[in-house]
Amino acid sequence: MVTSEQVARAAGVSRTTVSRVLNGSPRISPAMRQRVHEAIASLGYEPDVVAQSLVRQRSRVIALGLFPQEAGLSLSELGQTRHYFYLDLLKHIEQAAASAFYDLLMPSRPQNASPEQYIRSLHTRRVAGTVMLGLGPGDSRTQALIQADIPTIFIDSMGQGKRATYVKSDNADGARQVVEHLLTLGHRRIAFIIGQTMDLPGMERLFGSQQALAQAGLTMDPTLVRACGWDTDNAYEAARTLLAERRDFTAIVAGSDLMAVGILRALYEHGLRVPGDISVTGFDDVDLCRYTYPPLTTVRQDRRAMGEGAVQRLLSMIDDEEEEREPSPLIVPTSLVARHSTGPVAT
Amino acid sequence: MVTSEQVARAAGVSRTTVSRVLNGSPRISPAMRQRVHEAIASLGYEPDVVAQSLVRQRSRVIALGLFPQEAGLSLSELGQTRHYFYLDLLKHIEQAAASAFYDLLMPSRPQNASPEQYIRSLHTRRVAGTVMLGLGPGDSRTQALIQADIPTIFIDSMGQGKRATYVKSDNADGARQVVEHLLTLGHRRIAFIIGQTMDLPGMERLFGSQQALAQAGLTMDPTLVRACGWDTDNAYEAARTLLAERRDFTAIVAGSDLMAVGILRALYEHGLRVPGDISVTGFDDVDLCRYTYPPLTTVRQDRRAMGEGAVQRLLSMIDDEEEEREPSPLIVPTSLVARHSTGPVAT
DNA sequence: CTGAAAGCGCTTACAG
DNA sequence: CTGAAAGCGCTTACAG
Repeated sequence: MVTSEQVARAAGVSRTTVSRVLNGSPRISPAMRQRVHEAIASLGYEPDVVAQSLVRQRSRVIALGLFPQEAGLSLSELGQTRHYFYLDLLKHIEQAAASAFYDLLMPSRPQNASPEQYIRSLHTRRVAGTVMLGLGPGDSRTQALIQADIPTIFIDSMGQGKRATYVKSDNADGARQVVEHLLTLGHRRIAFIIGQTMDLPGMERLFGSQQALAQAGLTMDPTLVRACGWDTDNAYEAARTLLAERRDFTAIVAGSDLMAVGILRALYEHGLRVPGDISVTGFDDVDLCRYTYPPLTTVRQDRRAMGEGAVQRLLSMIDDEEEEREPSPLIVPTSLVARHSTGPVAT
Repeated sequence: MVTSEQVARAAGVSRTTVSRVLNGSPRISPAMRQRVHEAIASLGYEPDVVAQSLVRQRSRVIALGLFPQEAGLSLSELGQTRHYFYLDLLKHIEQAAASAFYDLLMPSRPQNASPEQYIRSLHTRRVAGTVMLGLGPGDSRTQALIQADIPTIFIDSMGQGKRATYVKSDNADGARQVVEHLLTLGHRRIAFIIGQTMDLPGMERLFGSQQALAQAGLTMDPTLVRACGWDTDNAYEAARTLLAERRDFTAIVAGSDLMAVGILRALYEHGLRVPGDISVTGFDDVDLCRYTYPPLTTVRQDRRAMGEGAVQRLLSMIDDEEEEREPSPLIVPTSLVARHSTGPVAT
């Protein structure tokens, strides 16, 4: 490894000057700057980020924290069907972070770490900030991060502090749109197979659905609402159970696209046609929607706006040492994408 | 942040002793050890990993490098359907790394970085080693990593050196199994819609298929082989084209499960039944296979063995300073999983 | 505009 | 078995 010492020697200056040139200090003569840049180029020098992190007391790294704490690992969760959407979101987070020259880190956290240990592990790595994806409502890391004053963006869970805020889709409005779509098609008895009501997206989507029904003078039939968990097979099982019990509904609203995949399968096994017999809707608009039978009507979440907005807010919290004003949350609009899994109610 | 200085003061010893206790040095009296541990616990001390990295000249971080260089970003690629399998593999890599207290890093690499820049960026971050997933055969990073002597595991591409080796499935044998399965069911005219022949998995799978056909006294009809790329919609388009041209085949072997999803869709749109009219097979055995119509016959890749084997090999390269013997590649066995997308050839 | 010196928080020969 | 001192590769007041 080439060090700044060697560059200094080659350019006939001090390490101080090399450092100043690198960090764009204004008080450097053009000639000097030129000389140093030449030495850097010819030696192929690149500053040691570890040493920089030590002296600056901060590394150019953003830690990722994913999903309920109990799950333990982070990436390991992404393979589950329920998280395909988050994967897509992560892509935009990475792109935005890379543009600002930040690395993304998946810290190897001990299995049953306490909130204090978690914070310490972030401090010890000198991370600049964190992005927390899909934490549960009672996750102990939320308060710990806020109190520790570590710049943090929560995605799909709430959290607000001097250096923390959150980003989410307008879930309620998305659910409202999809239910109105079904109402327009003449559906009146609608079943809801949803993920969970205790987390933010689940709760908001259910709320939006209720609103849409209410505006049409309808009420939600609690016996047609099944909160089963977010995975494909959770939804598959829930749909099977529902179908075994009754058939007095003409549409199923799923909590997510991947849940809809499981529901479509259950309907198929029961010999029901979509949308001929039953209409089905998803939520998220993942790529796969175009390849289901039939292509899925769903609600699009704008991952780009979410990911870029999250990183932009995070970076400004990191750079904003004065912490004058509290950051504000970002609510991203959603939009209905009508494909072929919904149709007029059977006459 | 609590420092080792404070711990030393609290325990009435030197920083040297604190460091020795932490690193399990043998020449420390039990009483001393005890005293230091108490101070550590009561102060909630955790060593600064950045400072450790600087002095040890190596951080406890494994860098991830994913997919062809041109793609640029790493996570961003995982959202594409063709990489769902790798995501699942990554989960086991993360788990194995975490057990050894290594973090995973996605370095923010400049867009068109040269191999030299890439190596420098790893050196500057003092990464302990790298795991490279699915590099193309001509990827310039391969030779650069080998020559730079950075401990590296290539997954699904080849690369061998004093501190580098590779891990892959026995793709050829998997392909052989699936083709033999079709032959047993009476299929003789089989189409192949595959990803690419230039990368390792694509090449090996095609080779295995040819072998199986040859053993049955058959030859592969080149006009029935379509190398279209690894994504779901690539396969969908290739299947549509093929079906528009001809129907003189009774089975389609797909390069991956997600490709099979696209093929199933094309067959459905052409009014063909699976497996009644045409049998279809996948490769990988991702979760989704159980939810296709019909559930997909495929070849299982053992991601756990691949992921754990990769990390275990990497760690031993990292720890093995003497570099006596070259590491050896790991070839993981594959197995046929017969579901319902294959059946006897129509009579 | 430039440099000598101190310091970030650790580890590790070198002495004792 | 224990500690004082040097050093990892940077940055940044402090002087000039």
